Amino acid sequence: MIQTTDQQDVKRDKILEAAYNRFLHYGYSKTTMNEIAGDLSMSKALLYYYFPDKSQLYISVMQRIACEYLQVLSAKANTFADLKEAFVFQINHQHEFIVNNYNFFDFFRLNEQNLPDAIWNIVNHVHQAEMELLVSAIKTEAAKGKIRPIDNPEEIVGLLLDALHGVRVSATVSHKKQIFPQRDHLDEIRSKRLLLSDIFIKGLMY
Amino acid sequence: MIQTTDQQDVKRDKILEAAYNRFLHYGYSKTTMNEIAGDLSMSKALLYYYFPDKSQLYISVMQRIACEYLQVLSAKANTFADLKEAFVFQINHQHEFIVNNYNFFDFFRLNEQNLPDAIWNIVNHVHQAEMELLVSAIKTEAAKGKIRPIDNPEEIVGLLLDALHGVRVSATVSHKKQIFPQRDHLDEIRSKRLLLSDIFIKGLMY
DNA sequence: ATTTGATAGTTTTGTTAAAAAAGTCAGGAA
DNA sequence: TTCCTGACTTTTTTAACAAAACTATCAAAT
Repeated sequence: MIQTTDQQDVKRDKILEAAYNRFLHYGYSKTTMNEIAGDLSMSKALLYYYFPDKSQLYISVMQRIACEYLQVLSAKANTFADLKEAFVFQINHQHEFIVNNYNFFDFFRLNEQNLPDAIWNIVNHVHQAEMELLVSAIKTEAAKGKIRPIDNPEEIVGLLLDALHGVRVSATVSHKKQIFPQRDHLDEIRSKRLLLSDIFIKGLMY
Repeated sequence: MIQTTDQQDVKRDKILEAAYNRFLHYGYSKTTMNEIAGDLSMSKALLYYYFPDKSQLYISVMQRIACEYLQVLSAKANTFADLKEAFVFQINHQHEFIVNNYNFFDFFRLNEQNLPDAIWNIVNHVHQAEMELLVSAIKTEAAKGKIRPIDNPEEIVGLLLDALHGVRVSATVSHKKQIFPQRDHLDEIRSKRLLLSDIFIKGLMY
């Protein structure tokens, strides 16, 4: 008899959700497989029945939330009145995503040097989707004649995303820069980014 | 009798130079006080006669090269034909500085989290000098009517510097991002920054 | 096909001793 | 008195290793 994959998937999902909550609250390294299993009142061994190992479990959770992120992205694609609206959306969407999952990403801070390829694939995938969204918005704007024609939209969008990425808080007094932005500062960063994208857009006009 | 401070300063300078060379070639942690003393054919104890400790020695070297950096900066101030020239100068000057002293800054990579206050003071000082240079250039350009009036030039320049700071190499394939830019990539970063400043300037126009 | 207790294997953590480097000092030379 | 050194002490790094914590496996039960 063919297995009832539905049942299996339901349990898989439950595991993913429990794992997500643990990772979100305590971070990757402070979460043990025993604890996740405990939350679900199941044995640790069962986790290994559904997932090959801990990092794969993390990656699967990551894929899930990245997938949701991408869905919102593609739902919004090509619905923008103008370029600015697209940039604002991108900045806000990403901002919200990072704020909501802040602790989840401690895995990144931990392994900053060499993240697994699977993680990079997800990151690249998301990055590319954002690129496409904005490139499309730029092309539309150029077609409308509201900005000057751009022969390499990908490069331009990549440049903006890099630039936005560099916007950090530099509190005038305490200049103790951390690699990762502090939670408190995320809102300040967001408004700076909005300002930057504003200037950037003007810079693309005639 | 009043001491011949000249003599003292000469020796102090020799120490600074020897230390600089060691730090530059081998980095802070792989340089020992014995080695620096050895290079100068003097005893290690003498180093401690001139400098209270190793980190102070490093900081003093840092101050020296920062001072040279600042001198070039102030020599160039207000000599620019237009805003673009100022931005290009800032980008190139900083680029050259980082390329030339790349290994020297491994101290930064090492202690990334909590650098001594004295280091931050230098960094802030340099940063402020760059800000002033560019703010002045912006004001001049605005006075000439070539860009629209800016009521908060400091904020705008800070934003650009942050944005430039964020421009990193994202090689399409191998996305192994390092915290610190690779040497090989510095030139690519430089040209991206020039492009960004170009767009940015246009974004400040009417 | 699922599930688990028991267990094997691996990584992290903590301890300690040796080695290396930082830092000090009494005293000598200029 | 200023400059300098060899010998010394203190602190930090390194290496080795045992204990603990955790990941991962597996035979057996449901």
